[in-house]
Amino acid sequence: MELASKYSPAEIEGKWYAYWTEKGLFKSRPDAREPYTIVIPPPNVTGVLHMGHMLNNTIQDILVRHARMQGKNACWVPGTDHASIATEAKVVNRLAQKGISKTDLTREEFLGHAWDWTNEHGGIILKQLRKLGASCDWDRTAFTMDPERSRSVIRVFCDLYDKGLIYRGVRMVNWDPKALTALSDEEVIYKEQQGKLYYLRYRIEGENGYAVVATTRPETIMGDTAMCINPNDPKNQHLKGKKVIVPLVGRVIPVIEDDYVDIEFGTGCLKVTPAHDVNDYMLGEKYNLESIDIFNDNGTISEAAGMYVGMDRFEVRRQIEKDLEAAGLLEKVEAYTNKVGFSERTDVPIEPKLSMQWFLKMEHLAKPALEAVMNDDIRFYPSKYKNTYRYWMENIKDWCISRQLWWGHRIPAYFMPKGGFVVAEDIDRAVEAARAKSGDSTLTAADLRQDPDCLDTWFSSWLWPISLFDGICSPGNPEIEYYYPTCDLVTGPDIIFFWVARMIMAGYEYQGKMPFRNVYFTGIVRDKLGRKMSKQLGNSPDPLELIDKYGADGVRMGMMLSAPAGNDILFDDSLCEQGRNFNNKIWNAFRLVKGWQVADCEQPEAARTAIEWFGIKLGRTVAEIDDLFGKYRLSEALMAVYKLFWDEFSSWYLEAVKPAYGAPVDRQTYEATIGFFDSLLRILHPFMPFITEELWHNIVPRTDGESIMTASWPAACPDDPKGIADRFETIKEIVANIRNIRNDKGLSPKEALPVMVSAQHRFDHSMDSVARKLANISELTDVDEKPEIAVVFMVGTAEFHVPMANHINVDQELAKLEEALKYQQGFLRTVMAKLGNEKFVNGAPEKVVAAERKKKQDAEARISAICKSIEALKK
RNA sequence: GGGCGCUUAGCUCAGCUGGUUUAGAGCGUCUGCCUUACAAGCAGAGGGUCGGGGGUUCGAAUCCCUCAGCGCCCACCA
Repeated sequence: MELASKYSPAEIEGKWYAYWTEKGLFKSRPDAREPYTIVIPPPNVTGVLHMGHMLNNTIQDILVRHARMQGKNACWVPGTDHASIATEAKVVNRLAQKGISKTDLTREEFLGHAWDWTNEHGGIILKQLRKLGASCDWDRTAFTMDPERSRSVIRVFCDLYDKGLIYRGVRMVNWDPKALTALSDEEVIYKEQQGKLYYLRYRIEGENGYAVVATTRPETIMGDTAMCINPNDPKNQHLKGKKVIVPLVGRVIPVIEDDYVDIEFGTGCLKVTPAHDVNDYMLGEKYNLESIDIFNDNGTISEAAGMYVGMDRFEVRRQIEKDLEAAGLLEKVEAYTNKVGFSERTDVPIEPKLSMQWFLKMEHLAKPALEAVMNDDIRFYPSKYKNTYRYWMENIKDWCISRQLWWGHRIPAYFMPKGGFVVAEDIDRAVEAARAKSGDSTLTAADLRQDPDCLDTWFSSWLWPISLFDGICSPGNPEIEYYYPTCDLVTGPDIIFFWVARMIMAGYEYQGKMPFRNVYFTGIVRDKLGRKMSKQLGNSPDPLELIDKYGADGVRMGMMLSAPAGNDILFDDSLCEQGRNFNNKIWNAFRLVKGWQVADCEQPEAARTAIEWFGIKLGRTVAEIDDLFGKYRLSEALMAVYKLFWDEFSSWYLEAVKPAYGAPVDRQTYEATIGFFDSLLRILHPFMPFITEELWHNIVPRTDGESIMTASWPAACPDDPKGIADRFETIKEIVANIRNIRNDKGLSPKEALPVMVSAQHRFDHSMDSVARKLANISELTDVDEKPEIAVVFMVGTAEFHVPMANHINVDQELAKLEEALKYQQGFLRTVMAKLGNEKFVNGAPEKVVAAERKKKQDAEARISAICKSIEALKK
């Protein structure tokens, strides 16, 4: 078969992906082998593939393919997340485009639209992953809201409720006025804002004076129910026991005292609005203050405020500033920078709001989860995230798990007609429980009203490693027993609290075991200028276009080349280009070998030597790669493979064994080379699955269903008892020197050169044969006593002469030698300085001193050789 | 306000339980080559004294202190 000189991935990739799936090669069932499990971080069901997914899934696929070749039963479970708030927002937007408002619809109608959307877009991202080569067991594809996962979520909710860990109550929560739902603390992003600090005058009741309060939120004065001072504040002693009048509002409120108030800030007077600030809420609780909720859910002013009703919160801020000014109640306004919480999803400022929500107590869950990471039962790569994790876990707060959304798992709580509620897995059980609780045996399902709220998305994803194997509803089943705990989790550090920490908690709570042994935190993919990729900037390449342009293997390599764990990666197309070029290199090396004529002729010594050397090099590199895999240093592992293939195999090995043009290659060399190629393809396969499968099938015909995917990972062998690797390195150095001389003198590589070597160099015939071939040396002889005019170079302590009277420029050669001499002398000085230091000789380990002595000897030998050459040239 | 991390060739990064010739890799750069596997290539070359300063040590990119810059995480200063 004739192969084109350029590798074209498109067709090949489609062909092999179809083959892999048709032959069921990604499938996994429990068996006697060691399991290797990865659960995918489920992407948003309606999302499209972005560069972050590309990085993340490339890494997972590399790990899975590597494990599979090591003979493990590899199982990579794919799936998607319903992403409650994000998806609901998308559906709302889509309906808005059609002129439909969510409030126009019933819950059922709205969910109908949401499912339509899900069914329409749900498969897209998973299809895109196939283009990347992802070897997921697609039969296992799950969705966080499919029946099995839903059952798990509801059962866990009920269980936690029964255990007393879930409670319902009115608390200060983060309210998103755009999405109209409560959020967890983790969904709030604090951003620095240029704002103003308003100094408001609160008239003191029965006096003429004012107490001045500094606030960033003057629009909340309608909710003020106290003013607070620090009892130890000398400035404000006169306010103790007084009452003040809220400006514009006219309400009389007490001055309370609490050392929470910072004397240094503003005037030392704090307005207290228990309904709209977490600290004020705390003060309100403590001093039993009234709480006036002045906002509607959408951020407009409510009836309760009594003024500005219906206006937007930010509009009111502007208006109130004017009104205060007009009333002479605004002392001053200063520019002020503070941090404001924004909704992670809708990017609008969060409103702290008192509301009835469901919460999960976390302290009990956190304990084993913290220990597991701190004592390395679960390992984090890179380990620096242990700190982040620990701090969060040690300061964990209750998790607000209810959302005022429709798209998600509905809370299984049912309210009874005469008050109170029951929590039950389904309506029948709810009826039963309600009858028992109320004592009313006539209650029916129709009497019960289910809580309208949904659960936070993460309340389903935290069960993912368990629910994928149905470990919640069918505990101890063969799947969960076999695949759990999973092995590696690959995800971004941005969801360490959202997801990673909570999965660990759920793991211990529901399986009594860690959910995964290792967590590989990827970096964030940025553009080459270091900017985060975003739609607004338009700096994110389309992954599918990249694959079209460079091939999936090329893009995978591009992703991996600069992706050390935990470090952000600065992505640039040129990295994929490097990947593509590497594919082409592999392709062409293969073309070369397959193009050889094989004959039963004698094996050249150079080929025999090169084979022996490369065998050792290969075994050692596999050992190195294994070590790097163990440390999750995948980009370094890839670089090791890259250099092995390109530098060692292509540039040295193949050049050393390559027959002259038109000449055949002997069978032994051919077979050894093919064997090496086979091994190289295996090592490359986790990184570049497509091209390796293609070439592997071209090496020899394979049986139907056979795949490099399930071929064995080459054995590591770090041993080199004969020191062959080092000897070969010496040869490389000699060859490079001679090539360099050719370059300098403008000599053709075709012109064979005689080379002479000083007596110290012990001939190593097998190695010399390689040097002769690669440097095109006509004869390699001992140097004469009186060397002719020659270019001189040194390798180690041996001196080489390449006689070339015609080309030589004595002055130039002398200058070069002088420079070399200077370097060696300088080097010798540093060595001598150490050896001349008694403290060094006495203090340093014997080994180190001996090494320095050796350096001294070598340097002296080299200096003397250089001097001799200089003299010879001068003659 | 706390905590963590980073600063090594033009770029991206290794090295950092102190001592493998006066620091490595990939890419880029420069020079010469269309040498019949590959110009998506081949052969070579140049390039940093390891952010600044101080200290410990016989010896520091590697340990300590300090200054500067950058990044991330957490936090209720209105």
